Amino acid sequence: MRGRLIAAARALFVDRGYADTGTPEIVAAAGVTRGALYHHFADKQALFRAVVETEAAAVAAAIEDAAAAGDAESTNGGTSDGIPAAPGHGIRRLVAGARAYLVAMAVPGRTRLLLVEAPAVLGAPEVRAIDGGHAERTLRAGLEEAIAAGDLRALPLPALTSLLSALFDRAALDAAADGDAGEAMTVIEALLTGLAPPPARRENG
Amino acid sequence: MRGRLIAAARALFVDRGYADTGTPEIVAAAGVTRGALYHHFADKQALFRAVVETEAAAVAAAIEDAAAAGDAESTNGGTSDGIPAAPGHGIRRLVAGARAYLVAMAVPGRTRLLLVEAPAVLGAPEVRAIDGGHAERTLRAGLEEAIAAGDLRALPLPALTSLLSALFDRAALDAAADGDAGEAMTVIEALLTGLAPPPARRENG
DNA sequence: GTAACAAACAGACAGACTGTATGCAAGAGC
DNA sequence: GCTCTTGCATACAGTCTGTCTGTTTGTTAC
Repeated sequence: MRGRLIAAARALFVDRGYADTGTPEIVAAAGVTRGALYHHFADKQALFRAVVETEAAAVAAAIEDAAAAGDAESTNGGTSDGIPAAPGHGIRRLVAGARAYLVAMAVPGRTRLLLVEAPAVLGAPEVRAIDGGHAERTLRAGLEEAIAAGDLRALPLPALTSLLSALFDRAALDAAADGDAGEAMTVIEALLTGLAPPPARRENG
Repeated sequence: MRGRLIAAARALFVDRGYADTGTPEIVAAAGVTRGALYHHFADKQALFRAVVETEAAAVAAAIEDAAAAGDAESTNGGTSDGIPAAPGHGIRRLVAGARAYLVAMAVPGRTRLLLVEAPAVLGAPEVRAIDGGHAERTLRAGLEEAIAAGDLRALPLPALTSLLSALFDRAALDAAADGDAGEAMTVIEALLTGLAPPPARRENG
């Protein structure tokens, strides 16, 4: 029952957005009455939060699966050119993580729910809390590791994490709109490899 | 009168968001009745759009002013270290543009209106249309120029523009939350300078 | 077996808000 | 002086949200 309400609400929120979806519409789609909705959820926002939680959990699961699979066959990163040496291992892992994120976010409606509606309806802090900081922690850990390994220039970690996560979010949004994440991945790879530390301290430019 | 409504609405939209601000509240703050509101604006969304248009115009004006001032005294970019040579001129201009954007977006409430509420209420395409594509065109022109001058690696321009603009938006959001854009600018500079083309084609890694 | 109780749901209700339609006053044009 | 338009105030209808009350079902105690 809760599940049916969440599924019906998800479809409508994706289609028309939170504000333009009324509870009568949701319960009609789920085949119940408003009484049932307000029995299971405190209010309309709580229902939306449940939808977002479900969606965020699905993203986290997909990314962990991809990470596990990636670790298993880490010989071939999947980069278009097979050159294994150029970027550091840490950066290669970051690029793979970005790719996994884009794949996970390619599920229809996911970008609208998680990246457009949720921050506006619940506020960015609560959205982060729902995710349990999972995405942010994962990215930050990857960055920290890469910096420690000398693959990445030392930069303020909070700002770097936030800005790169915004980068990935926009890439997911663009991919959802264009139906293609190829160019976005090209740019992401270039940006990340560009963050490698300069080969040596050069006196004059 | 239109102006008073827009000003009152701006304050309330910034404080409580679009959805949680009723038209009765807005007209009470402006000292008029709802009749006046619906005489000047088709609906609540149209009022919000007017607020966003005003705000976007202010941002565009601030950036153009900064660009003019920057061109005038282009000898000192304002970077913390005075070294003028290292990054190409195109990249220096991009960094200066990013800084100007962050300064312009530092006006209280501006990030919430333009970066949080507007995309959710009006949709990202309409927000771009309101701006007249100004921000996007400016950034894209700067990137194109830098690439043409050989200061920047050749990358797919649409994706690069979109991702970098997301980067700047998040930086503005973080700066509004933290009250400090220093770390964000450090990361932005590192990312942009990292996009410089590799010094020479190296045969073996 | 039944009586008490809790949980899941259905329906009715009050309050609030949005958008529209109508009414009224003041100035412009002739 | 009359009309017509513009600017605004008021009244109204429709819809939504959240709450409250009632009904049904299942479970536990005796």
